[in-house]
Amino acid sequence: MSLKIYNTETRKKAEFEPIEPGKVGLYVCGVTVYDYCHVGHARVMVVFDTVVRHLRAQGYDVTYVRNITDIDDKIIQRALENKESVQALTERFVEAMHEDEAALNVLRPDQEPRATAYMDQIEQMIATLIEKGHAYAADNGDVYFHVKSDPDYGRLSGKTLDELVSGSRVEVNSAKQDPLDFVLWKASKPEEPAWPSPWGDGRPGWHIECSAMATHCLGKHFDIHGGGLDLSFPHHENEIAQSECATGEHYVNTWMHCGFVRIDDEKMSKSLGNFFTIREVLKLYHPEVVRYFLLASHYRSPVNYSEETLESAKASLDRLYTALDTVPDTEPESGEGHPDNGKHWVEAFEAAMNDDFNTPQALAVLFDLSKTLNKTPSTPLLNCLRELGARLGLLAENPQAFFKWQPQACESDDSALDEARIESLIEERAQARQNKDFARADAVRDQLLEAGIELLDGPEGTRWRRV
RNA sequence: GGCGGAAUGGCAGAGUGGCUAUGCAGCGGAUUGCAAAUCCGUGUACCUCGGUUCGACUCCGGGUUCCGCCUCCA
Repeated sequence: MSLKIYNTETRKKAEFEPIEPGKVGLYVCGVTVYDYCHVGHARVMVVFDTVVRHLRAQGYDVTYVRNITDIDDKIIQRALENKESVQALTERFVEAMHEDEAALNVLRPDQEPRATAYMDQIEQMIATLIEKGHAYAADNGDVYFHVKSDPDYGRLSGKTLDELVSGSRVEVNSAKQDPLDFVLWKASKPEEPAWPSPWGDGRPGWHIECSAMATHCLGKHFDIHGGGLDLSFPHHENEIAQSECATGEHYVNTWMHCGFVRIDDEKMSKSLGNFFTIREVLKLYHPEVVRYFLLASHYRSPVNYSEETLESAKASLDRLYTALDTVPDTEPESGEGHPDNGKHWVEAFEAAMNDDFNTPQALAVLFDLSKTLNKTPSTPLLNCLRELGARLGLLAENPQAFFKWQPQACESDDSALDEARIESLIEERAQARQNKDFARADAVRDQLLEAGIELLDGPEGTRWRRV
């Protein structure tokens, strides 16, 4: 089955054809580590994790590279504010990022190159650009890329040089030969972290690190480059310019950008200050609920973060887990299964994912499968649901554990009931029911419901879940 | 100002030139001691105005509104 991917550069979906058959080189722009990751970062992590899972399920040998920007102006400034070293700061937030993505069931990339470990490659690329007449060292010690030396500039964002020139927001910097030029190497001030270079001590500009790391890890020409939509211009545009001018080769075949997470219909971003960190959100919602929320919309569409949309994600996931709970884990085989053991759903699922990673459609297949499973419980179908869920990084929990999960904030709440207390009340109710004391039984049900516990009487006894 | 994207039922959210998306919520029924869950059935949807077409929510054009990028941002 063929995979189609929307390419930001052509603004069209196109058949994906790997450069080397069976292999995929994927580079995704990671985070600048000076603060905790927010839900917008989570989206990039989850989306590309899901992309990688699907590519691998389709048999591709994927090399997934996601960089870490561990040197830049904001990092320096934050370290200064915190009175800690740049290295201590970045280590702290790299570790936090790894915790966050592990919580979201995001598999680690194959390589996580850091800018500070690539100074040689960066320097080499800048030197090549100067040599080829695409860059110049300015009087102030900075090195700039000369945008007008690249006739192809603007290909990704669809901007022309003229449009950019007339843009009112292009900053004028006296050291630049042209206002459009962007910095490749930034001269350091006395107290700032610095690396030696032929152009003086300094640090790399933001864009060049990705060009250096991506071409080093995946080659001068690779399959897919991704990131948040806000990186398409200028970051990715500049990456293309630098890379292609330096290597003389086509840089990337397919550009993938995921849409923004919004709050109140406004982009969630650090500069607006309207962001929730992943760890804040995970105090309120089960990690799979957050992951489901991010996959319930197509990756290119905006998603609105709100209590309502997260609660809705939870309700949907409840349904899938309910279906997953139709056959007890302990039973090795049960039910007559389905004639094709789930092949029909696997095909529908893959068709959805092959259409530009249409996760909402893929989830619809899971609901369809769940309905069948609810009607005719069977172990093979249950395994199929689990397997397809796993391809989205979902349904990894034991259903009972999922239903009993409660927000961290409630754990310390005295009014919340602990599991032992719940079990004992259920036992009390069971006794009352046996004695036909339904008034008492219902009183217990109401009491538990008030505490957010819902009871489900089944053939094997009473189960409970938090609502 | 320039460029790009989007407008789908109560909410979220796919998709298609004529055929049920899906989930939640609602309504009716089955089931249940009562419930929940589950199953069956069910309703008002495709921003607006034109055009193409036997037929458009789906294609084309105008309009309106919203969002994003053009500066750091995932």
